[in-house]
Order: sequence, then structure tokens, then C-alpha cells
Amino acid sequence: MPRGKMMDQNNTTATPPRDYAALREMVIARWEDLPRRLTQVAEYALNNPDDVAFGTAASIAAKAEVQPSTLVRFSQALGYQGFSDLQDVFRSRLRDQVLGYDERMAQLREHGHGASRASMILDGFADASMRSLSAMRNRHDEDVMERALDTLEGADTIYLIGLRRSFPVTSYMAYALGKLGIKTILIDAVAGLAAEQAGFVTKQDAAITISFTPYASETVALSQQVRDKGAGVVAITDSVFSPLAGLADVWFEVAEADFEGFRTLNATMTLAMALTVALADRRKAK
Amino acid sequence: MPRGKMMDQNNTTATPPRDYAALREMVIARWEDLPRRLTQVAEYALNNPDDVAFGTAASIAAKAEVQPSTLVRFSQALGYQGFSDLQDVFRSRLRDQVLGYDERMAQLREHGHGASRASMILDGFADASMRSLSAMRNRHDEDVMERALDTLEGADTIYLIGLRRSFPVTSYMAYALGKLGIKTILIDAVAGLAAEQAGFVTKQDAAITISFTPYASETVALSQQVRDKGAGVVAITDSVFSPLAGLADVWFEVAEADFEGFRTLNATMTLAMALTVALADRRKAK
DNA sequence: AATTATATGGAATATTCATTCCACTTATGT
DNA sequence: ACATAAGTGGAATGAATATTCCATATAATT
Repeated sequence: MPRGKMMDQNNTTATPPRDYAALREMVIARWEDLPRRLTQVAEYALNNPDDVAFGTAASIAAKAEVQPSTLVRFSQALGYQGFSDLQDVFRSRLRDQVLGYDERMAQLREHGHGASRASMILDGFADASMRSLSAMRNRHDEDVMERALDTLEGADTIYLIGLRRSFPVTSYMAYALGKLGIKTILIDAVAGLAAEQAGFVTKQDAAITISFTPYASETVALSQQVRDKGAGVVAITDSVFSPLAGLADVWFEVAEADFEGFRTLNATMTLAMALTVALADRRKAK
Repeated sequence: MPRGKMMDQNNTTATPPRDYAALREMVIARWEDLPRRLTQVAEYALNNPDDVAFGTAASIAAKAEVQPSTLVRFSQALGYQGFSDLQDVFRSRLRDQVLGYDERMAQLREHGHGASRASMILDGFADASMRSLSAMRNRHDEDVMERALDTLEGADTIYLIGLRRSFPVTSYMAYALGKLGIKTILIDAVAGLAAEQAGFVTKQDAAITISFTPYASETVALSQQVRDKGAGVVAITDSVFSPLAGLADVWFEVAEADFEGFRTLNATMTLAMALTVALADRRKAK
């Protein structure tokens, strides 16, 4: 049979989308009239586009729990010549996404008037975030990380201290550490009971404390309190002049870039994630 | 000949790097003692890693102006079984790390010499974060953002709904919007009063709701509740299949890359920041 | 300069992989 | 309830692709 021939009622279009966004839209639009196995493929594909981009028909079929032939049928039902043809679209999506950063900035700078204000703001934040991240990566001191892990490794309970702007970070750590089976107490200052929450620290415990200019006095006070009881203190803060720097056993310096006066939080977040996972990893090594 | 056998002075390692960063380092280190055509390949590969990830041996060979067989030799000189084996490394650079925690950890443990494990983890997260950010930027749809702002602009009070993994994001927004003078209510489910907190919504209000797989049922229920009372709903979620997608007036799709099975949160965070500031910006324009 | 080792191009081969085909099952319409 | 169409799994096929092999060229060593 000649390929690419327009053939049946299923094939609503002779020229299927060549970009991922359009493909996606099309799949969603036709969701209802796709047969069972084909929706199964559709669901897997839209949820795991990266896998589709790189996998082989067999490997993808296995993960989506269908036969390889079903992938071909799916592709053809959408108007593509075959699976390979469809896969190209998934690959182009990754391609476009990768070659991006520098070109995009230049592009934005050029016709920034075309883009909406909101998009420029988003771009500005994304840019600031990336700068923060790469700065953190470059300045990161292995030794600090190791010592931080030493401090936290043997702790019975880990107290998480961080209010206001830093609270998202501590609340994330509370969630993640909990999932990893590490005992934590998140000082959230609910009902004004911060001091009480941190009241039972012992020298068997440790604390992670996070604060940036202007350092919330409550955070500093709590950290001091915990420290006085003999618990190890790991701090994440933004400069040598931070009260936390003097107070902590180990401290990370994180400099967040800002956009229009708003500091990002991504480098801190990322450091927190890494610290969390590295800690779990260490504990598991036993 | 048995494959993967350790063979000659060129092959300094029996277990070649499985991640791109290490591969790159290795190639640079051995630059001098590689034969002419092989440096030619090395140069092309490091300059065009994306092409290597996507192309076939023949297409890459053509672009690098060598024979396909040279690619195989290059791969083997580096200790890989063949070109396909090497290509996997280039692909893994692009692909979200979807392997399970244990596998990845084991893998990391093997090739973890040199840099400390913790540093590698940090690096991995930084990398995943950057990929997420650039993906978000590239896929971002201006129209969605505008419509989200339309929905939120006139709202009296903005309800922030997001629990568990999404809570850091909503708590950040609560902080930032508060600072910017925009009235918010953060549903934090303290004392199990989530439903009560969201009880007084009116159609004058709006909600921002955030959830990712596996969608916390409470978040979905709360969003529905708010929706039923006539408030506008803006969602941030990870796929069309999210219950929030069907429910919301406008929804953002954010695909976070993950590392070691832990999804990052940076793209979501950044989008949240942008949304926050853009909203303040709009309101100020009046 | 002669000899040996190493590198290279290109054709031959082997392998992987998408695709097609067919028997069988499930749904749809009369 | 029957007939017909649509959908599905799995093996067979054929195309695309990596890999190996060998003759030839280039460099290194004596």
C-alpha cells in the first residue's frame, strides 16, 4: 500500500501536527473516539513524552502495557505514517526545549515589546533562578556539605526552623524528610507556640535553620535556644554578617539573584532538596 | 571477541561514565592521546551533544565528517561497548531521570568517586532544576497567563489551596501576596479545618490551587468546593489528566524534572513568583 | 630506510527495531 | 440473537541501523 494515503474516517487529517503542542491538543480533542488501547497509549505518551522521544517501540509498548503494534496503530490513527513518524514530533519537542536559554534571552531582548508584561516577568524570574542556581553550583563547598551531613547524620530528631520567606523551604524539608523516614519537627509557630515547639530539644537532636536579610528575630532566637540546649545547628543564610553564621556549627552561604527587587528562592530550595536526599542516603548506607 | 573486555592502554577504565558530566570530563582529560579522527568526533560530540542524542550513527558521522565506524571506535576507545552504549549517555542528559530511587543510588555509588556523593546529588538537583525551568519557559503559553490574571485581577480575596508537596508553593504565595498588599487566605488545614477555612468563599473571590500526581484528594475536594461557590479557579498542575485540569477555569501545566525520583519544585515556584508579581503589577496599573 | 604498529575508509554483515499480517476477540448495529 | 465491523495480541517480515572486517594509508620505531 502506498504510504501516507488518506484512508478512512479515523484519519481526520491528512497532515498531522508536526509540533508537540498541536499533537497534544489533537489527542485530547479526539480522546473520546479513540479505542481503549489507544487511549492507554495516549495517556502514557502525554504523561511521559520524554520516554516516547527516546524509547524504542518495544520499550515504550512494554511501559504502556500494550503491544508494539498498538503504537503503530495509534500513530496511524492520528494520521502519521507510523510510529517513527510520530516519534519525531516527540523528539522535536525535546530539541526545541534544549537549545534555549541564550537564544531565548536574545530573542526576548529583541522583541520584548511583543511579549506580554507577564511573560517578561516570568522570564525575568526564570533567568534570575538560573543565575542563582549556577552561582550556587560554582561556589558550593564540598567540605561544608560534608560537615553539615556529619552534624545531621546521628541526630535523633531534626528541628526545622524557618519563618516568613524561609518557611516554604522548611515546610518542603519537613515533607521530604518525613517521606524518607527521618524524624523531624517543623517549627511553624502555629498559635504562637514556636518556643514551645522547640522546647524539648536535647543534645541528641539537631536543627536546620534558614533565614535571610532582614533576619527574623524569632528565627534567630529559636536557633539560639536550640543551640544552647546542645543540639547541632546547620544554617542556610545569605552572608557572613548573618546572626546565624556566628551561631551555627556549619552554615551554607546562598546568594539568591533577584528580579525587580524580588529575590528568588530556587537556589535555597535546591540546596535543601540536595541536603535532604544526601542525608537520607547517608543514613541508608548503614 | 567477548564484548566489554578490558583490552589495551587506551581503555583506562573498564566501567565508562554513565552520566554526561563525567563523560565530558573524561574526554577532555584524554584529549591529547586520542588519534586525529577521534578528536574530531570528540569535538563534534561535545559541541553538539543534542545531535548525538538524537541522530543515527550515519547522520552524526556525516556531520562530524567521519565514517560511521569511527564513531564506534571512538565509543570503544572510551570504554563503551559501542556507539549505542555511548549514545545512551547523551540521551540520559536530556531525559528526565525516571529511574527508581534505589537504582539511581546504586548507580551513583558506583561512579561516585572523585566528587563527593553529596556534591553529585546537589549537582543533579541543580541540573534537574535548570531543565525544568528552561522547559517551563519554552512551553509557556502567554494566553494562559493572561487568562489567569484576568481571573485573579478582580478577586476580592484569593484562596490558596495546596497541601503536602505543593504547600511550600502556596505558603510562599501567601507570604509574597501579603507583602504586596493582596488579600489572601492560605488553606493550611491546621487543626483539620481546611473545609472551614475555605467555607466563606463567594463568587467575588478566586482561588489558586496546586497539585501534582498523586493528586491529594483533599486538594481536589477543596477546589471543587470553592468552584461550586462560584469563585474563579486558577490551577497549577502537571497533566491534562489531573482532576484540577477539568475543574479549573484556567490551568498551567508544569512538568518538573526529577532527580533520584524526587521531583524538583523550582519551575512551579518560579511560575508562582511570576504569577504573584504579575498580579500585583496589574492591580497597580489601576 | 625498513619494519612494525596504529589509524582509517568503506564495504559486508549482523542485529535491532518498526511494521505488517493474520487469527481471534470484543463491540455495534439490525 | 445474529451478522458485521472494529479492535487487539502476537508472530513473521522487511527495513534501518550499528557493528565488524579487511585492505590500505599513515605514523612511529629501529
